Amino acid sequence: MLPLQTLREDVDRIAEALAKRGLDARPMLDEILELDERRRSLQLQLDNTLAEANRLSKEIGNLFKTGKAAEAQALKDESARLKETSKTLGESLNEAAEALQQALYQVPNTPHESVPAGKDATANQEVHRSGDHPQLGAGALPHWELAKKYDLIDFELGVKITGAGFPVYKGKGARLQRALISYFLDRNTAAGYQEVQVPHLVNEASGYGTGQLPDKEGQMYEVGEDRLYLIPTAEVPVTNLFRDVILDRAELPLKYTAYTPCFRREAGSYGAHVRGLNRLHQFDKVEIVRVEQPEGSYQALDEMVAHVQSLLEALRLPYRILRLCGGDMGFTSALTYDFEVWSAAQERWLEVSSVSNFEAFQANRLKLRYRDALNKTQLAHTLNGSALALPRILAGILEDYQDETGIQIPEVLVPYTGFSRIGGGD
RNA sequence: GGAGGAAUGGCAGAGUGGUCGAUUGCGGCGGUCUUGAAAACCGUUGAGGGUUAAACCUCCGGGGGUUCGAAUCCCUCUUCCUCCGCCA
Repeated sequence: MLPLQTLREDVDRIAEALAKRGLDARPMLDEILELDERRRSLQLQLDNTLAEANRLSKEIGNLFKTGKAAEAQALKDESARLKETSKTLGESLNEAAEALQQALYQVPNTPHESVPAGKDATANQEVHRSGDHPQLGAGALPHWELAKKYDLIDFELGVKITGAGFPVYKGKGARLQRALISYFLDRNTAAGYQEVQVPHLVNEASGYGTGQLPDKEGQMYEVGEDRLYLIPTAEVPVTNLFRDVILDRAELPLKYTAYTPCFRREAGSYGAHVRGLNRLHQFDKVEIVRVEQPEGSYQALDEMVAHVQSLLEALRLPYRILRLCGGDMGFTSALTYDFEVWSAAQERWLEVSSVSNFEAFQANRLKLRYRDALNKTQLAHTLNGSALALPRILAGILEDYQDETGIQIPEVLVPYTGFSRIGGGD
């Protein structure tokens, strides 16, 4: 949610920035300003009414104390009338405030100046591409075939237990996955991110805090009975750690990393592109989250990008980095870099990380503030990124590291897996 | 699951119908003193709305109610604590 303050001060710039998302926000923004105007005018009327009522109450109290109960009665009547007025005003005010809130929820974050305009993925900018692409011989297999051949992942078994998109990892497949989680957590920790373990179900307030609600409830699994949601990403519980918090400047930046499973309904996406590990309802991800002062948030974003890049370099997977265009960016983001790994057997790019700066958009909903140099409370900036999402990394490793007789394990993972090869041909 | 108790400012902890956004202590910040620091003393110190600035309004876990007036009384929800039961 955009801070109302900046909206009041800078509508033109905001409308202009939102145009990059292919959105004509002007009517929406004008309506918000009108609702805000209305809200404030009602607030003023209510405040004045309450002030008068407060004054009367004190007077009545004094009259009673000095034994002039008779005089008090007239004031009581007046007070009752004010109460009626304030009740009506209060209702109107609530309506106006609610309408304003709803309207504000509809406005996505303003893209950063470096974000290219565009309405879909074709307008994304490739900002980096790694050098080496493995050349696979004829007979190279996609990862779902490899998973079957070496008995690493059983998709059908998952269908039996739960449904499509809930794979069962087995043997070296399971071990490789655990190795990746440990490796990522260790690297993130070494880079100064504190490891946390967080709940995998969150309440409604948390969903609103990071912006999954009210717009994207369809994406989350809901546990109806208790009004809880299975997390679609660790971003939700980790960022909400700081909901309703006022931090000291000295505490910033905050850097956290968490491994969690992620649950996504992914309604309506079926077909060849979702085969195997390409798109799942449950998958594992290691996330990094930062809370920053506004001045430092873009440098932080750069650091996160460099860090994720170093993970992919270490795994020696071919990758590229995209700067997402306005239309392809998430609702809450101001600037997003996507990382994609080249899947040699499928001959396509697979998204393995998304690193974003949300500026004050989430912080505004979260009421995540800090005291600036003048000791004034200000909204902090939040950022997060995957470091990394597991399934497609696993897919990339299986496909890109395969040879005729098996799959080589990336060197940095061997201490974690305890084996250096899947299949034969040592 | 059953029975009791509790929720107040960064923390501790007063406050059971009126001038209480709230006594006090600790902590924080500023100052006096000091070569410097500590101690002592003085001052200051919640959040949001609103205003050029003020005035003013709201907030004592959340929501609702009683009353001219609620931190204080009533209802309800949530959370925590104690005891009992159950349990990895």
